[in-house]
Amino acid sequence: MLGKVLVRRIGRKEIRAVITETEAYHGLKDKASHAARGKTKRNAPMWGAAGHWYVYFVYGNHWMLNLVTGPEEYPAAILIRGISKIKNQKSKFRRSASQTLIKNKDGVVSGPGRVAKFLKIDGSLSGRPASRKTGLWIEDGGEKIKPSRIKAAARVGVNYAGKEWAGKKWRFKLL
DNA sequence: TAAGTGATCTCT
DNA sequence: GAGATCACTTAA
Repeated sequence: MLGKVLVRRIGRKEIRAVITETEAYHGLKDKASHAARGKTKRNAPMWGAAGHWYVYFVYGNHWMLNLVTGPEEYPAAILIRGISKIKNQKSKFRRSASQTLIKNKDGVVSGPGRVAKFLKIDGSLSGRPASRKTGLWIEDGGEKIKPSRIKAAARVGVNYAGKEWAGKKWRFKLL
């Protein structure tokens, strides 16, 4: 997902942003994953088909945006932790040709709570497919990402999961 | 480093 | 219905 373009449609407006940071939550055994404590109404989308959103609310403040991955009935999802804005192209340009990354500091949205807030995402998207129809989807950025540009680190805020799972370097950042 | 914040889940 | 928990952010 790193380097892909996340697109959010709000009314007539489309916001485009490159995904720059993610975290993986993988299977029932991953103690840091919501799935480890069994299927509930909230986390049910994790067991669903890949390509659907899983959105939930934490700490009384923040919506977290995840994309469900993996086969059906296997709970896995990717948390989107950071994006970098792209200038909106004029409609006369072709989408693929006119995207330019905003490289200055203002173009960076860092932290999953901020990402959701910036894109005006809430729980109503949870369980819905990533598609133009739902107003939130992913497009190919047209850029090949070399593995050397990806930095792996331990996931954030999951110390409760114990050393084995909190220590997994499943946080990925595009450099 | 700590507090705020409220949905969700577990236990009565 | 009460109590605990929490994939975070912000201000000190």
